[in-house]
Amino acid sequence: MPPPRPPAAEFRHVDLRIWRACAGSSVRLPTVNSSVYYFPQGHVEQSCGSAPLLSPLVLSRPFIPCVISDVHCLADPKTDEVFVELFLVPVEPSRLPNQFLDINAEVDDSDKIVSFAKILTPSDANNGGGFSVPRFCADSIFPPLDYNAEPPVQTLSVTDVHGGTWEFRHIYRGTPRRHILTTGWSKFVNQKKLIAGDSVVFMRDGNGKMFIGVRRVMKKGDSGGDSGRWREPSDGGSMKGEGRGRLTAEAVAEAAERAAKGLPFKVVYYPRPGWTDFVVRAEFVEAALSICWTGGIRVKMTVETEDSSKMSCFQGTVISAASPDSGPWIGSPWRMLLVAWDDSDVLQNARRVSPWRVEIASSLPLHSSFPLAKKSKLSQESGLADAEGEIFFPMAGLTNSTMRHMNPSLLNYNCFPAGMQGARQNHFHIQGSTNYLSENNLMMSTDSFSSNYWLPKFNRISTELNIGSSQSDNLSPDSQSSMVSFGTEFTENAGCSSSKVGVSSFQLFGQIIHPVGSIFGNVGSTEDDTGKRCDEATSSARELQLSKAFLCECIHAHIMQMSNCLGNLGWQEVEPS
Amino acid sequence: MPPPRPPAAEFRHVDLRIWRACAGSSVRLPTVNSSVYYFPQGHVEQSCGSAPLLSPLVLSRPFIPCVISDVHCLADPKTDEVFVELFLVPVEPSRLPNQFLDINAEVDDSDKIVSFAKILTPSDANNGGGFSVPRFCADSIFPPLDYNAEPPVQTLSVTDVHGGTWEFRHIYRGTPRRHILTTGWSKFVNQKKLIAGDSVVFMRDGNGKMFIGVRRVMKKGDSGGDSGRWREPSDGGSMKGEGRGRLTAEAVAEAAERAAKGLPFKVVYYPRPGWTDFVVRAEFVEAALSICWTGGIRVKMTVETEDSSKMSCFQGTVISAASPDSGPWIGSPWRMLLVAWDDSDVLQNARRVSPWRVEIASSLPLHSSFPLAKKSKLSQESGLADAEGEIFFPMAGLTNSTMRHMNPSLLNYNCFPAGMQGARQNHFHIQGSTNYLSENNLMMSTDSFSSNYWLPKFNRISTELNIGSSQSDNLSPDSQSSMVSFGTEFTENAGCSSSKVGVSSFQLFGQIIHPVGSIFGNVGSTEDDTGKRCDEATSSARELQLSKAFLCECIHAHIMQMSNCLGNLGWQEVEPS
DNA sequence: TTGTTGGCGATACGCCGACAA
DNA sequence: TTGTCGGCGTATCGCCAACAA
Repeated sequence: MPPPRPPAAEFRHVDLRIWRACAGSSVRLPTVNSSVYYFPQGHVEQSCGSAPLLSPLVLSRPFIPCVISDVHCLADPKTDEVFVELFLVPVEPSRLPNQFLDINAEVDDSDKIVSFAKILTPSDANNGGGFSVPRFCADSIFPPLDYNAEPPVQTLSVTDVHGGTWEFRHIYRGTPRRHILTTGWSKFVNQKKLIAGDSVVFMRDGNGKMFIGVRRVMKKGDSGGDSGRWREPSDGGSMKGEGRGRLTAEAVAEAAERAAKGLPFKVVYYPRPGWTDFVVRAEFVEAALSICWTGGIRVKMTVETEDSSKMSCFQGTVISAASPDSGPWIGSPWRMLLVAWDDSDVLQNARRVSPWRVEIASSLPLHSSFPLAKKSKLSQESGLADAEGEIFFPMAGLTNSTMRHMNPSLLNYNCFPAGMQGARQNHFHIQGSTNYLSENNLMMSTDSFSSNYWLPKFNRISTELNIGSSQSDNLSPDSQSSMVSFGTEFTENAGCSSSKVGVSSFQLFGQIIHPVGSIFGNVGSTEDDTGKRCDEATSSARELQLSKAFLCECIHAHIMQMSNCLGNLGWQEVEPS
Repeated sequence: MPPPRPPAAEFRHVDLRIWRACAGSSVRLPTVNSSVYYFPQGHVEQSCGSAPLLSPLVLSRPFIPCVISDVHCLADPKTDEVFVELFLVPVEPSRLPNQFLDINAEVDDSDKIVSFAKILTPSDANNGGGFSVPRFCADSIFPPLDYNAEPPVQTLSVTDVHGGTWEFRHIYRGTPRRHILTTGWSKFVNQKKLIAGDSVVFMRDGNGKMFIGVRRVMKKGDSGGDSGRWREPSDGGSMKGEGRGRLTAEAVAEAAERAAKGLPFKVVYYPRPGWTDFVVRAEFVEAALSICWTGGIRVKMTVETEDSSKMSCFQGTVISAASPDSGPWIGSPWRMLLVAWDDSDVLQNARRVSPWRVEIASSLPLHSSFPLAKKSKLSQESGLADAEGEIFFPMAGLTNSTMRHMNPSLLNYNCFPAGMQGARQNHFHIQGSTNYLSENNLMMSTDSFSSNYWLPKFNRISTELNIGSSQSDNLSPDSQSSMVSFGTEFTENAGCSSSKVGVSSFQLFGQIIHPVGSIFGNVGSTEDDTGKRCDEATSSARELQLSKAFLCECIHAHIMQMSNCLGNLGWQEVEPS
């Protein structure tokens, strides 16, 4: 799936202005060459059917910095829904172009599109074949009607997103007078399989040419498969696997895997009310994560009303702000905020939001939701990538100058053949007797992990430990502000040459680091810079005042995660010999 | 497109007995591991849209011996038509397994399917929603009807090829009494988009369970694209590119190219009345080509009637038997027979048939259609691959023992940089001053060809000349029985290593060789056996009594063809310098 | 201003026997 | 035996104003 692919023959490129009107005004399209973050979690949310099976590598990288290499604005040939194909190229965090060039590239094209969306009532969709035209729509979109005629009537020629034309008889009649579409309307409803709750979007360009688009309701339980209205009546056939609109679990998994491996990938995004972007402009993410999110923060969120006629603004209070500190998606900021919305009726299915979706309404903190946390000084600098590009995310509680002092060290697990040396080919015993030795003689060992794996394919793993510490506060060891990230590298050794096969990394942070700080780039260890980091390790270690108990826990957690990884990779746990 | 691919998720495997009944009893399915010949010409005939663009390599290999690696019997989800995916692996002629194991593998499965096909009349397809059931169908397929009831009526539950069930009300009424399907029938017609001329196949298995299949008429001018009945009314949209039923030109071209290169490939075959198999069992082809076809031979051909109720047998006279002796598909036996059918009304679009489609009805030759030909002794041996596997096709007029004396010689064109040495990189001047020197001092030069080509990719061509001769007849030089085949090899020389890129070969035969003899395997020259052949060339040349004029013509023709090939390959003719 | 309802005319659907090939 | 036709009862379509929210 290389990015410079032709525009997918079965789909049709849609005029960008039409596309925007159909998608709704709140949909933001990333522009080519802009920097974004890709959140595989958000991608998974939009997949239909069974949840995609993701590798540990993917689960360890909850967000991936990318550059947009191409954007295709298309329309689903079957459902008329507009969607976008985004072609992304993962980039190293340090390579993220500091570009604010087209942040306001939403300069509207010369001749505007005026549009009006209406949700179909049951009467519009089901009965008598008529469509009640809201007066505003008739006035602003339709051509002028001769109100002197009796009755005032006209025939509209409207183009759909595929270029097909539809004729609608528009009449102004009834007592009291109202605008109605009659002849032609029910044919459109039947052909497009519209049901009550769907929306139609009427559009008019500068020349008066009219267009019509469709948005479809998402009935819950129907995550997009060929069920419900798309099923051929009384035919048990499957009719699956076509170029349908929804994201298959396979497509999501493929994109996520490629992204995690750093390969160019493609995602499909259907803009829908309530569906959150999983490809977000880098500026937005970085700005949102520069805030120290804690419980009590007042936030507001603007959402488009269902008919996209106006924007609604909701306020709420952050209940908690936490990203998982173990397991899959560790350290992910995706939906890390749990918000209690003031208007408790609506938005109840949007209690978990990502921080870039909201703005701060009032920064009055009610209470800290982290009892163990000590207040550390909060210097909310913008904190983008510094000159060396080593750290690009701001760490709450750590100033940028502090960040530069975080340096990695390297250590390896004891990974040796189980039982007798060479007793069984590729049979390894991995034990948690991980030792970390530094100049200040900090030594840890975790005896809580001991497992045997049979290694079918890989025969070397090396684990890297990156340690960062704030030296500005002189805290007691047990509450030391610290950051630890691990990466485990699986190396295949077929014949004489060895090649890196995969990297699984995750990160943990000291307790007093706010969860938002757990955002951190991939460890990205290579043989080359590992050496460099080792050299720096001594000076780094000298500065460390790590909690032994904390580090042990970190390493234990990592080993447990690695255990899961190994299991997923096909290693089989065996009895210790 | 590797052959061991899973069964293409969007299609459904069909019970083999159902598949056979739907396809028609005359359709022969090759079995796994059986030997076949693949005829790209026949494949091209079934492609829709524009003719596939084929490389010279493909055009030079009109048939390719293969082994069937897998067979998928499927049904088109849209049209309900059954089709088969054949996975083929090209093999060297010498490797063609001499297997006659499953020649009668058509052992019917334990419980038979009884079926009845009827072509839909306009009344069946269009009007009033009824279907006139032929009495035989009702008696043999439908469950017994209680004729004492007034009226006799029943509801049939019928399963289509996708497993969907349909209900039909079957009533026996009218004056005179007849069987009619009423309620449910028109829904089926509309859903399946049946039109007059299509066929439905009613089937019943041993347990009385009923099935229904569909065959569709092929309106001329509509070679399968999404036109006609499949077009959505009043929607200008394209709706193309789906997993439709027909063979796209691209798919055909891909299969043909892969086949010509010796790579495993897949073909899709829709069994249709009048569509000839392009994958034919090796035994049939070889048996058919062991016959010396000439004009005047009486032949008969059995074809299934359109409703597959019975087989019709037609007789005719071979008018001529000739395969192209130059240009594309040179030496192809595909549709090499031109037949005048006695029943001149029907079969007029089947005047050209392949020899394995017919049987000889009477071998009385009326006259020879080749005035120049001398009668050579016709030893119609079976002539399959001999021990060395060098020649696998019988040559009429050449006994097998004769064939072994045909040995190749090698010669190269003068192929040198045009103008000054190194004047332009990759700029070659190919001139027709081809010299052939042998022990009997036969020397030819053709001055009729002189062309300059700019060579964008390849930088070496070598041409091989294979000469075969019958030494049994002592004929004058001008009518010498002889066979000449050329092969030109394009070699890419990127950096230090060179690799063969493509082989274009064709064959010409002496005039008195009957055209059927022009069937010959690919030259298949490699560096290794070229040397070996050179060694044998002297003894071979000693035996030759070639017509100089004939050989000149052969070489001239080859150079002209190579000129075309070079043009197709992207060489550009330039002015001679 | 606009969603829903029921009336009601027009059309198309679909079952039927008559008739003929 | 079976293809086609016209009859005709019925279901649905689709346009409409009345009425209500």
